[in-house]
Amino acid sequence: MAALGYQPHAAAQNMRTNRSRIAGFLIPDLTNPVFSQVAKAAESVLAEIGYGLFIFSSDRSERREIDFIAMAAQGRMDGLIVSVSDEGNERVRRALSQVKIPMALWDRDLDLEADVVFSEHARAMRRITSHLIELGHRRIGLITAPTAIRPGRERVRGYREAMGAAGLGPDDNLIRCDMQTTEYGYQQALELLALTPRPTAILAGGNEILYGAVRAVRTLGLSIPDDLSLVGADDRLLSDLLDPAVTIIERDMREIGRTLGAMLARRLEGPSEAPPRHVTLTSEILMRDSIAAPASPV
Amino acid sequence: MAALGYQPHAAAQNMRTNRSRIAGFLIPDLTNPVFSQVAKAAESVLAEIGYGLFIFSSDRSERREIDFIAMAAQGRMDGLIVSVSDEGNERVRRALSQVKIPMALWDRDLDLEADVVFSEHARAMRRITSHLIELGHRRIGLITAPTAIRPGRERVRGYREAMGAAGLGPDDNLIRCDMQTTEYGYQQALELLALTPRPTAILAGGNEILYGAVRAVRTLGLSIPDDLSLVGADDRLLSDLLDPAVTIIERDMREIGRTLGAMLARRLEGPSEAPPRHVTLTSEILMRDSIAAPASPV
DNA sequence: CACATTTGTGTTAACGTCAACACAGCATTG
DNA sequence: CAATGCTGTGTTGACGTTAACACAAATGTG
Repeated sequence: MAALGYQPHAAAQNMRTNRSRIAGFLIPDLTNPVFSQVAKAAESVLAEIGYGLFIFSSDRSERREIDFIAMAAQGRMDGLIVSVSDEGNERVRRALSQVKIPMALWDRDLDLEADVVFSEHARAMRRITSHLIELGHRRIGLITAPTAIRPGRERVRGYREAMGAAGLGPDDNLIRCDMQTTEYGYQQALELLALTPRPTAILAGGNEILYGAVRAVRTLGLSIPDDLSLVGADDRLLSDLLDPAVTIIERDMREIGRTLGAMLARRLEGPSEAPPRHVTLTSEILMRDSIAAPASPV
Repeated sequence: MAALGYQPHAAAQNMRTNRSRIAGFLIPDLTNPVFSQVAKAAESVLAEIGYGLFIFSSDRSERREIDFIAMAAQGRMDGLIVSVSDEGNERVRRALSQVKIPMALWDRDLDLEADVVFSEHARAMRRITSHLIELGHRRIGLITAPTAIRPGRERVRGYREAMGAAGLGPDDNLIRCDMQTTEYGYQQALELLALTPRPTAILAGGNEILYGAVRAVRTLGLSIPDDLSLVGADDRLLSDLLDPAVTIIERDMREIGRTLGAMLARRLEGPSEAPPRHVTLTSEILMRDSIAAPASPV
């Protein structure tokens, strides 16, 4: 075999055994380090059991999501890790429900027979919001992902709970949750900082949004934390290298990826018909120098 | 067909047609935006001709690179885009030479029958080095990728040429090119800045290295550009958001990815036996405020 | 030594698809 | 109208692998 350089033909093996030894990972955007780090960790877990991981970036396009799910339905993959871009998309949900292979969902509420890994957003957001309130902040802006996905929903919920608990009536004008892009973060930070009275703190829920918010602060020439307290999320690199370093809500992306990979691996290895598992992984607050008491407390 | 929800069985199609409609992309590290951006662009080009792109991150492990190439050899992929982590690895080279499918190489010098996309590193490095010399710098440090891969080799070459042309004798102690990690950038920047006389400028060739160098500058409490001129490469985000913004050598990652994807697509579409193509894409220098004349020119 | 059990070797069929082919039905043409 | 060409439908075999099976050889047991 070795002498002749024989290589078994993968397609023939797949057809005969009805397994491809490939798992799929559907993510919104590969170039976002949040996703690529999780994907990489999941990949290495699956590699241990001889599985390849086909990582697919949908660019938040329904068409691309459905195309990828169709590939899975054609037997190209034995299992799927999924993070859809819109939980409300019924076509995508239906496509997923028709794929008869094990699935693991990441931080999405979908009514599917699948394992799920949740991140804890609300609690961290509640804690940091309460912390800002204790420092004296009253007008706190929030920019985060759409409520069409769980992270956005949970972050808004945590923020509202903390504000409500402090007797600070809900001011929907302080909440911006329509997109999770740098450009959106920039625009909404500019708008929030143009309000009167101007917010004394901004919570940037999401790494891309943080980048936009930082740029907006730069554009307006504001000083952190004197003019504005700033909190970010899910960024390891920039938040640390900025001056001052930015307080962030942080999760362990490698742990998330490993957990997703391990959950799927368990179902790929044996035909375990165990009921779906739900795991919630915590977020931590990394306190740094971008937050302080407001200059002139109301 | 639609009524019954019929899905053709991919493995059977693959076996019958001897094509998988999947291409592979071997990269060193998926979590580096340089690679994920190129991969994403290549993916979208290949998607247009109905091909999926299996992106595989080797973590610079020979074993993983060979494992992936073996998957290609088993007929799982119809084509391959490759960026190996070490051009000198003969086992990897041999494995690639035995895979009988079209290949496109990215920025690597390997003696293979394959299309190649080169980035222009030496010219940009020569120009920015000359620019620093004109500003009055004499001791200029360079930290970049190993010369075991073309980008490292070319950057060192461009730097040497500019230094030599200015009559500045080669000082190998100013050149650090062993790894391309944040930690290496940090350590080597610290070492360079501990030399006497201290370099007045540092060229950080590579995004990860730049992050480390920025951290070292922070650690030492140096001021940019007063105490040190700093030049980075391949980073869109951090270099712009730092204060002052960092001058960088920049390449269009999407163009690189699209070109790689298009080259491979051409060979996947028709059985074109055209001779291998070589394309060189330019790099640009984005002048920002991190470079200035040295405080006390020698 | 006869019988049961294990180990090893060789043969066969099936996985699902699609290209190739055969053939029937129909239209076109001289 | 016969000969020719075109369109559509139905049948068949092969892609490379592996599980299953049959059978032979070797080993173990009473």
